Amino acid sequence: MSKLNIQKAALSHFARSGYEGASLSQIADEVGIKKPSIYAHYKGKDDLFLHVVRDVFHTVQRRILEYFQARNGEPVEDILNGLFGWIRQEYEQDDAAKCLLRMVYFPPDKLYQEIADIANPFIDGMQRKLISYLRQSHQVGTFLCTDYEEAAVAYITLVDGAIIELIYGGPERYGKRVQAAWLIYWRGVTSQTGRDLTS
Amino acid sequence: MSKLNIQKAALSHFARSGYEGASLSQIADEVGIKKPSIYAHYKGKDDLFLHVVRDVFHTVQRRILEYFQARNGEPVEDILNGLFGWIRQEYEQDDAAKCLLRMVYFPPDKLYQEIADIANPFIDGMQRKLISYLRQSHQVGTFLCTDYEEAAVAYITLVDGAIIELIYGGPERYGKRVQAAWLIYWRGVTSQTGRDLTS
DNA sequence: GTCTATAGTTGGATAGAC
DNA sequence: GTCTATCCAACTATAGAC
Repeated sequence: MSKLNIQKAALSHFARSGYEGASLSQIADEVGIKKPSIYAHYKGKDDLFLHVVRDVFHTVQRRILEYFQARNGEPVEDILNGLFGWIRQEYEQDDAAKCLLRMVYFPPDKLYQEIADIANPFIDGMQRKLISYLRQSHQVGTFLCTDYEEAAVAYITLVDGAIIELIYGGPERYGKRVQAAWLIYWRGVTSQTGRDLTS
Repeated sequence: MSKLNIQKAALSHFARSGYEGASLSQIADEVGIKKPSIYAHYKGKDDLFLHVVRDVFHTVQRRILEYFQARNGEPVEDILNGLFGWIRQEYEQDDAAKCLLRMVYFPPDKLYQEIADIANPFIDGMQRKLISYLRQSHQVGTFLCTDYEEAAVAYITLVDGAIIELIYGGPERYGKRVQAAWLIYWRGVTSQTGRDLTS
């Protein structure tokens, strides 16, 4: 019972302050217990941290797949474009996404390898899922581009760049960035290839 | 003399470990002095940190402008696309870019406002410069898209998304991502607008 | 499982000799 | 300017009573 509360409080602190910035005292305070009680559930700070990180990656992965399943059958354009709005909601609602990003981009020195072993399969899996999704959509005629991997990689780049603005600039700037980037991306993906309009 | 060495060592540590993760002892060790000697040059950790951050932003800004000036006159496509290669070199060479990103995306709690006051003018300035550059290029016929702000914002999104992969995935994955994202971006920017190719 | 008490370490910061 | 010595606060972690 307390174990789950500890993990939730820890997530919030790790997401906001990072591994080094978070302290077990503050986490215990938020749960309403004393610091040594944490050691009845976790071996130490590292153990608690890695439990949180693993849970965060599993949660985010599950939620993304749920999004795609929930909107299955809709046009690819709506689903891919709609994901940006979904991301904003997720990011504002809980700390899992923020924590995940922080761990992926700036993991604590001493746990770099452990986190990489968690993050790499997550990222590769997401990219594979997206490519196979685009290929499947192309077969049913809802997606024009034929180079799925290129379209998928470019899309993920868009998502990453947008999230960066969500973290730093906030929801409003995020919205403007998404609008501009998506419009050009979709135009680039749906235009006929082989044309060379460069001056 | 020592002041500059301290700042260089501090930059390296802040870039790798962040504000909380870096310690004055380690910084002093790298310089070859004792910890209290730092206080002869800086008021404390915060003071040293903010000096490093300010220097990092000024340096990066200056170097970006130098890049655009050095390639002035070349086609927009080459300059914008070439910036990705330039970024990779910069990022590998020194820690300034990495430190800058870390501070923008995950600033330390207690110095959030101070860092925002440094980062916001930098980002806004870069965006304004890019927009005016695209407008100027359009007048000389080297750039097709007429919505400069849209093209600029989308381009910056691309850069951010690519840098994320540079931090995490390394140069090889960065290269693949840039290739895919740039191709689609440039196609989207140079295609005629108004066409609706969505299924 | 949770507590009090405390060990042991490290952090930032200061005083004062040289 | 740099050092030694030191202070104080905060941290992780453990021992042992209940």
